[in-house]
Amino acid sequence: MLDVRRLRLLRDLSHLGTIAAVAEAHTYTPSAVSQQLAALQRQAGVALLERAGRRVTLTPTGEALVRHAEVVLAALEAADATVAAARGGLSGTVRIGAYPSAVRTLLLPALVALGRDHPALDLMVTELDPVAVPDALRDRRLDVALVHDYDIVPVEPDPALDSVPLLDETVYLAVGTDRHHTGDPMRSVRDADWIVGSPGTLCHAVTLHACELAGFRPTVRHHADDFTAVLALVAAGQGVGLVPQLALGRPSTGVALVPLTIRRRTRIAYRQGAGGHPAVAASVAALRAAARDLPGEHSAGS
Amino acid sequence: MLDVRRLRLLRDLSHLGTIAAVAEAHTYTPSAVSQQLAALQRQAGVALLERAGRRVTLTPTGEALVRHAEVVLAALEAADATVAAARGGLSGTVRIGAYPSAVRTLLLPALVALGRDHPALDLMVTELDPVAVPDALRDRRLDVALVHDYDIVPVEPDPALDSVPLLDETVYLAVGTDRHHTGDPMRSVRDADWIVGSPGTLCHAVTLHACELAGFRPTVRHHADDFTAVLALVAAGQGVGLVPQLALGRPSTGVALVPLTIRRRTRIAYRQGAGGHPAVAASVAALRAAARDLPGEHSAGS
DNA sequence: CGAATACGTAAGCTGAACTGATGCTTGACG
DNA sequence: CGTCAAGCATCAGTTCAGCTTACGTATTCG
Repeated sequence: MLDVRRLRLLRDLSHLGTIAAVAEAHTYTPSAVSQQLAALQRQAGVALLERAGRRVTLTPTGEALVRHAEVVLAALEAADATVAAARGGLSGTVRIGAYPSAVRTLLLPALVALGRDHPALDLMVTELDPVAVPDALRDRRLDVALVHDYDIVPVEPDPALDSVPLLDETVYLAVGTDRHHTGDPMRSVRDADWIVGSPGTLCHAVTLHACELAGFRPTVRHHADDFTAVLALVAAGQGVGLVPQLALGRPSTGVALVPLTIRRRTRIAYRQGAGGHPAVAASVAALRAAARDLPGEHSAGS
Repeated sequence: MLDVRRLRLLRDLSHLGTIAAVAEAHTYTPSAVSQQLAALQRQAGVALLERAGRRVTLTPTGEALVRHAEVVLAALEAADATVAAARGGLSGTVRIGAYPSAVRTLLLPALVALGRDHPALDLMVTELDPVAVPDALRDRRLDVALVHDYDIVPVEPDPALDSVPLLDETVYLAVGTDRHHTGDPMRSVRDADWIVGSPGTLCHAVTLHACELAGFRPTVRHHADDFTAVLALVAAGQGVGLVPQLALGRPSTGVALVPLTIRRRTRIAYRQGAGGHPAVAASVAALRAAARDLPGEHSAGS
C-alpha cells in the first residue's frame, strides 16, 4: 500500500516542476523530498521520475500515479469535511484568496456577512493573482479562492480543484474621451499607447491576446495592475486599456468605456472534496449572495 | 489531513467489532490499535467511538468516516494496480480463496492455466467458507476469492469489495432412492433426518432457511461440510440434504437428486480498486474460462 | 463473587524520516 | 572555455512517532 504523503509529494512535483519547489511548499529541505520520492519509487518497483537536465520529470507511470493521488487526496479532503461538519458549529480558520478588484467589491460584503453569521470563524484574506491560486490551494495556503479567466484565454480546470461559477461580466475598452472611434473598437486603437498588467498576470496575457486577435501587437507604455490606476492613466490621456465591469466604480470623467465582446468569468475554487466542508460551503454561499446583491446586472451560471 | 493507516484501523474496527480483533488482523497489540484510534479522534476533534459494555462501537460520525475511508483505500488499491501493471510481466504472489467444492472443480483448471501462461506468478490457494472471505480480503490475507450466496439467503455486497458473477447453479435435494416423493419435494422430507453444514457456515444457514420457508424445522442428525460426504451419508440412508450442482461428481448409486427452485450464485470477489491489477485480472479471466469449460450447463451473468 | 475478556494508560525502546554537509551534473554567462 | 549558480542525490547524525510490555479498570459469565 503506497504512502499517501509520498503520493502527495509526487503530485506536487508534477505541478511545481522541481524538487526544490516541492520542498519549499511543504517547508521541508529538498533532501527530504528527494529521499521520500526515492522511497516511493523503491516501493513501486518502477521508475516514476527521471533526470531531465538538472531537473526531474515524471515518467508516464508517474503521471498515471499522480491521477490516482488526486483521487485519494480528494477523498481525504471529503473525509476532513465530514468530521468538520460533525464537529458542528462553524469554527476554525478559513483562508480566502481573491484578485484585487474582487476584494473590494465582492469579498468585502461577503466577509461582513460571514463574520456576522458565524462569529467563531476566523477569516483571513489574501490578495493574489489568479495564476497563483491553484498552487496556493493545493499547498493549503488557501482554502477558498476567487479566480477568473477570459473567454478568449480560457484556463483549463485543475484536476485537484473544484469550482462553481460566480460572475460573468463584460470587458470594456477604456479610452480617452478625446479619441473618436468608429467601427471595430479594438482596431481603432491599434496605434495607441497601451496600459497593461504586470507580465505573468492574467490581465497582461488577456490584453496581449485581444490585440493579437485584432491583428496587431500593442505598444506597451505603462504597467498597472490596479484598474482604478488604469482608469486614471486613461483619463490623463496616457493611453488605453482593458477594464472589466466589476472594476468600474463611479463613472470617471475623461474616460469613455466601449463594451467589447470579451467576457470575464469568475469562479469560486476550492480543493476537490472540500465542497462539503461547512466553512467552505458557508463561504461559497456568502460570496454568491454578495454577487447577487452587486449593483448592475451580472449573470452567473448555475 | 487524516492519516490513512488510522482510517484503515477504524474501517476494520467497524467490520470486526473489537479492537482486539483489529489488532490481530494487523499483527499489532491491542494497545497499539487503541492508541492510534485515540490519536485519530484527537485529530478529528469529534468522538468517533464510544464504550459499549466492554467493547467499543462507532458513533454515526465514525461510520460516516468509514465510508470515506473505503473510497480512499479503493483509490490506493487502484494506484497499486497501475504500478503493478507498469512493472509489467505478471509476477508476484496471488492468494486465492475458495470454498471446498470450487477448489476441486473450478479453481484447479484455472490454476493450471494461470501457472502455464504466467510462470512468474506465485499462486497460493486457501480453502475457506464464504462468510470468512470479506474479512480475509480486507485484511490482505487473500487477493481474489470465490464466494457464493443463495437466492433465498442473499448476501449484501461489501462496500470494501468488488465482484463479478461467475456461476448460477441449481441446488438439489439429495434423498435416498428408497424414499418416494410426491408434490413439493421439500414438504415430503419434513420428517426426515437432515445432514447440514457446520453451524456458522453458509451451507448450514441455507438449509435451515429452506426448511423454514417450507414450514418446518429440520431434525439435524449429521454435520458435514464436504458434499461428497453428504452424498455418501444420503446413499447410506442416513438422511437427506441439499447439494448444489457443482458438488455433484459422477452419479452416485442409491441417491436421488430432486432439483429445487433454490439457486446458488458464485462470484469472484476482490478488493475495490484491485480489478485493474494485472494479476487479479488474469486470475479472473482464468476462472471465467474454467467456468465456461465446466461440464453441464451453467449460466453466468455478464 | 472470582475468572476471563476487553479497553485504556504509562514507560521504554526502536526505526522511520528529517536536517545538514558534501559531491556531481547541467546550463547560463562573460 | 572557464566560472558560477541551480538542482538533485547521498551520507551521517538526530529526533520523534509509534510500537511493545506491563499494569490498571470495567464488564460479562459461570
